[in-house]
Amino acid sequence: MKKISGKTISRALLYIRTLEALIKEKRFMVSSGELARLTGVSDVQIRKDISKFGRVGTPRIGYKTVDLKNVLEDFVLQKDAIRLAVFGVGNLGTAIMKYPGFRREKLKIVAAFDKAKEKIGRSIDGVRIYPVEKGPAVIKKRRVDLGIIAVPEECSQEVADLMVLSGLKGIINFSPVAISAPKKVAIRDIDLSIEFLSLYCETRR
Amino acid sequence: MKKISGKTISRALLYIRTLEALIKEKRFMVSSGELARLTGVSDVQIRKDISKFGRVGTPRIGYKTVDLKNVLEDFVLQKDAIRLAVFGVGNLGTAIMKYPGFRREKLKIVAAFDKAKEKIGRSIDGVRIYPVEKGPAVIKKRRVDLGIIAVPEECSQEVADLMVLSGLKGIINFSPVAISAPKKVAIRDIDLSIEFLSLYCETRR
DNA sequence: GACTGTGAATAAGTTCACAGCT
DNA sequence: AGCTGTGAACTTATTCACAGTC
Repeated sequence: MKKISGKTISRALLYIRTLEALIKEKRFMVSSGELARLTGVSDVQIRKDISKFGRVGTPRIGYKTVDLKNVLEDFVLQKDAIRLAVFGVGNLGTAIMKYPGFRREKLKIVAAFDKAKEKIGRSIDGVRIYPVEKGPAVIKKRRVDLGIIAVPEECSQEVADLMVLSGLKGIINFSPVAISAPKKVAIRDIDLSIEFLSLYCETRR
Repeated sequence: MKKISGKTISRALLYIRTLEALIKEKRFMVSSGELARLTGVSDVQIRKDISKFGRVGTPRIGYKTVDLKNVLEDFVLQKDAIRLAVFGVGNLGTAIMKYPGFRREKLKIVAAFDKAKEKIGRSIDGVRIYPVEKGPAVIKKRRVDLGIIAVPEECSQEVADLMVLSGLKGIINFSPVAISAPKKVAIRDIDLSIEFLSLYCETRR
């Protein structure tokens, strides 16, 4: 499989989502220009990205929405659903569990974990909350793919260690501290404060 | 003012946060190597970044934590607090309003907006919820710097238009669709599904 | 004429290698 | 010796310019 950068993959996922919306409204053809308008990515960038996955468009006409979607999906997503586990069922953890966007995409929350006794055993939208110590067992049993850190920062490294121990291959870290893990484990940091602050800086230039 | 890239700014904000923690524990000196360990950024990258802001370290010794913090802050953040308004007080909007990380940083939520009658007039953590139509007036009156879109995707463009109209210079968009705005308005998209999906792809390579 | 696909040019970002300081 | 600071090399990402197709 050809080497494709993370940025291209992210954009491909965006194209897939957009194509799905087009297909739903029975649109069969689309041009890179229109995709550009819908996604905010430049048309050249879109053609460059697509060309990495194969030659799938027809000059003068554009792309068949269904074909393009299939080609992109073959490269980036073959699985039925990606199974997620949330650690920390506070405000952010709960919001993630209820995030409506996941339903449409192939993302499924299959377990949640918390330390607070009063939360354990309860369910949110049908997803059971387990004590953190049950992590490794539940993660294996429920075949979790990715773990989400939504705990207070004091605990995030500890939770990350538990995730690594449980064999998770990817971690999304919403806590505002760096976590360390063996480099075979992929980590994505989403640091809300930094996003806000840097956007603000951008407005002052 | 010298041109400094968005990536460098984001990292500078991370250094500032880390320096604040060090200062709080009475650490007066720090090396690029230690900052690297604490932030996850490489030491060379850190020195390169810092060098863009001035010559502030001493060879053989390292950086004075307080001085370095001041130098970085001079470039990226002079304001007292950045004032935010949240549009959409659902699960995500509420989680953002309660996000504890903002308290430490210079980020302050000063207003919230929603369409649902039953939410209007209520407060969350002392922040009043207004009807969306009051947007322009409240944004001006409360001197809001940045707007946050946490509404269902059908409404996000409409809300974005309202923000632009109200004179906001920056928008953080949590909805999974592209929004358009005059290019003088800075936009940051945070698309949770794409983050999760792309992380998953990364684990499969 | 209106699209795709792509080599070439350009720009942005990161790492290397090492000079220079104390 | 042990650190900073930085030009140079390298790598990655984006845009340009245009050939090719229907």
